[in-house]
Parts: sequence; C-alpha cells; structure tokens
Amino acid sequence: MEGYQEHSLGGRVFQKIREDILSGKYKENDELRENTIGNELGVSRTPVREALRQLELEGLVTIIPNRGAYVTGISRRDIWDIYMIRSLLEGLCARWAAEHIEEKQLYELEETILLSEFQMKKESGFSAEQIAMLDGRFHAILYEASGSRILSHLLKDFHNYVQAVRKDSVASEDRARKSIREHRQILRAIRDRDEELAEQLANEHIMHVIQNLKKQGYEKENCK
Amino acid sequence: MEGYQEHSLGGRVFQKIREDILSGKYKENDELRENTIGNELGVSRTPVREALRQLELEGLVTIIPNRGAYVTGISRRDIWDIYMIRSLLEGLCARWAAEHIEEKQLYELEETILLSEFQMKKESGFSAEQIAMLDGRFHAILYEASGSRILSHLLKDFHNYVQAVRKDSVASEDRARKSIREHRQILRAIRDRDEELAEQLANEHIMHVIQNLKKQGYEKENCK
DNA sequence: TCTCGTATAATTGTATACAATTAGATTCGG
DNA sequence: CCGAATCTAATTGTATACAATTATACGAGA
Repeated sequence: MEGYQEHSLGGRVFQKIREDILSGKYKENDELRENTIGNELGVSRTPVREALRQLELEGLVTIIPNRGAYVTGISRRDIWDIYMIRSLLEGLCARWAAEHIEEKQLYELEETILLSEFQMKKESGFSAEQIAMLDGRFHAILYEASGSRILSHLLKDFHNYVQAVRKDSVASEDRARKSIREHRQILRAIRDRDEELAEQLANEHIMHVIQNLKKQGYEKENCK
Repeated sequence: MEGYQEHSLGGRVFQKIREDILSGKYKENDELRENTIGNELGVSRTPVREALRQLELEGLVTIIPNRGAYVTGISRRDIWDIYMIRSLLEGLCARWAAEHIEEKQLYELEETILLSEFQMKKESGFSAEQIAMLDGRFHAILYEASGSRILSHLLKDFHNYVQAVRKDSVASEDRARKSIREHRQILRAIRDRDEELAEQLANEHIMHVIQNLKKQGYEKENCK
C-alpha cells in the first residue's frame, strides 16, 4: 500500500519474524530476545523492538513487561475460528463487491480464474504454490472490489494469518478443482449483480475449505 | 491481559495517540511528528515511534517512509462498515457463547443488565457514560464467553474503534431502553442454550444500532 | 541438603547520538 | 521576474549508550 513495510528495516524484520512464527520456525512460548534476533538479521535492537510491538498487536506475540516477548502461536482452534469468521466476512465482501465492482476488476477476476484453470491442466502436474497464489489474488481483488477499507484490511490480515494452511488446503487436486469452480460461480453472481447469491456462494466457498481442513485434522475439538 | 499497555511508556503513548485520533484532537491528514509528540508527553522519540508503528497496523495512521506519519482517521463510511461487520460477528459470538458460557459469566451478564436497568430508573436522569460503560461490559463478557481468542480480540478492537460513536448511540433514552431489553433477550437465549436464537438476536441488536446511527446522520451514502 | 539472601549477569526500557533522506530557502543564471 | 540548482534546516531511520528491572549463580546458615 504505502511501501513502508518493504522499504524500512523495521518493516522487513516484522515480516521476517511473522513468517518465522507462521512457518513454525519459532514455536509456541519460544522467547524472542531482541539482541539474538537483531544479530541474526544483522540489525540493532531498535527495529526488532518495533517489530515485536507490532506483532503483539497482531496477537502473534505476547510481551511481558521487563521480561520479554514470547511466541503466542496459533492453535488449530484459532485456525478453525478464523475460517468460521472468514466465511461470514467473505460473504459480506462478495455482497458488497456485487454492489461496487468495476469492469476492470471483473476482468482481473476472470483472468485469475483462467490462469488457475490453465495451471490445473498442465500435464506435468499443478503447482500448489501457484494455485495458492492465484487463490490469494482472486480473493484480494474481491477485497478491493468491496470498496470497504475496513473489511479489506481485515480480510487481508486473516489471509496472512492462515498463509501456511492455505497451501495445504489446495494441495489436494480435488479441492483445488472445486475451489476454482466455486470462484467461477462467485464471479458470475457478482457480474450479474446478484448480491444475495454472491454472499451465499462465498460463504459456502469458505465452509468447503473448512470441511477440507477437517479431513486434514484441523477439527474444532482438536484444540488445546 | 498482559499489562504491557498500561505499564510501559510506549504502551501509554500508543493509547494516548489513539484516543486523540478517535476523539478528533488529531484530524485526518494531520502530520504526527515524533519529536513534537514526544515533547508534549515528556518522553523521547523511541516510545513514540513504537506507538506510531502500532497505530499504522491498526489502520489509524499512515506512514510514508522518510516522510512521516499521518492520521488516517475513520470516515462515516468506516463506522458504518464496522457496525455491519460487527453485526455478523456479534451474532457468531452469541452463538458460540451459547455453547461455551459458564455459570459465573451468566451471572455477570445478569448483573450488568440489572445495573443498567437501575441506571435507567434514576430520577435524576441516566448517565450516558455509565450506560455506555455497562453496554461495553455486557459485550465484553460475551466476547470472553465465546471461548474464542481470535473473535474476542477482533471484537474488542472494533469496540475501541467506535468508542466515540457508542456514547452518541445510547444518548437517546429510547434507544438505551430498547438496547437493555435486547440484552436481556440475548441473555435468555444464551441461558437456554438456543444458539440459533442467540445469534439472530445479537445480529439484530447491532442492526438496530445501525438504524439508530442512520438517524444521526451516519448514512452509508455519507461517505467521502 | 535445603533454603534464603546477596551479588552478578543478562535483558529490557528509554534516551540520545549519528546517518540518511527530504523539504524548504536562497542564490544564481536566464 | 521566473526557474533551476544548491545549500541548509528539519525530520526520519538506525545504532548505541545508559538506566532499570529481572533472572541466575553462588555461598552462608540452619
């Protein structure tokens, strides 16, 4: 958006630590020492501190005054919750997109779906990375199209949060195909300006992901 | 939760600036200079920087690298969006609370309602401050009762965001009375473990607030 | 051997110093 | 008088220094 996160040291450190938490390099309750991380990344404590404070706000890190910063981590229960919440919000997003979307964005959505379909047709097998990326792009366009700064911001955050899980989700070829078909249906509803249908389809789209998650052991009960 | 926000300088500066933005002391596009704010609060730039970085993450401040921090502000459209989102999420929250709530929390909810009713009966007229506070408490208990760290965190954030507006909302005696009646209905549904009804009532509860907002000029169209 | 207390080391909290970048003023040329 | 280049001041970005707090290790006494 404004380039800060890529430009400044603090921003890069923030992204790096977040990635390391979400990817599992730092595990739950790990202590994050400012000096240690600073040395690893070749920067001073200052940008690291800024990053840790931001991560606390995101809920990935817990700071105890005069003690240190500890990884909060995200449990399977958290993942489950996020998807339940996302289901509602993606529905609302699709509804608003049906109201506000512009021709250019409709075209971009179409393009993303075509690229996804192309990826699935490759003889050499599809790349889960690519599919995850395109899935991300599809939803990102939708977020913009909603015309709501707040909703867009929120859904982007969640998107980052479950980054690691999303890749697992589309790793199954069956799920990937269905997902793309659902994207197409959602696009059609939005193009037809059918708010009701768009909301319902987007809703179900995420619910399907949840059902898929279930198969992979992310059950609701599986929380600690 | 962890005491950092109250304890450390950075945390207090963060809260102070946020308050000043939400209360309107700092207006949209105002430049927030680190030194200026630091001098005003009698602290150095370091905690101010931390606070500004956090506020950027919350969407209240926009940072342009090597240029400065500017107030993003929240438009009426933003407020509207937040309440629309809250409507869905409070519904989900009530549903989950109906599943997980404990006796102690049921009692706390009851107590909060009783205090609200008492406040409305005062001959000297009710205090909007107090009613807003009790309204906040009621919802806060519900957030905890949902048993979802994620959802709770999210709704608390929104709650802070619209702090200023909430007071306006219950300033009308008519709305305040209806609001408390709705709280009572929600509590009953949760106590009966009627998830469906609880969700629906909580949903409508926030929608009623939106309708009330409308009367006060927070129309959806009123966005810039 | 266990416990309590003290001393020392390590870590965070805050302030300051220096570097880098940007905005604004001033001057010079046209 | 206007515009461009350059210099200066102001502001941010980062690193370091110092203060305060906390954790750890060690030793004395029961």
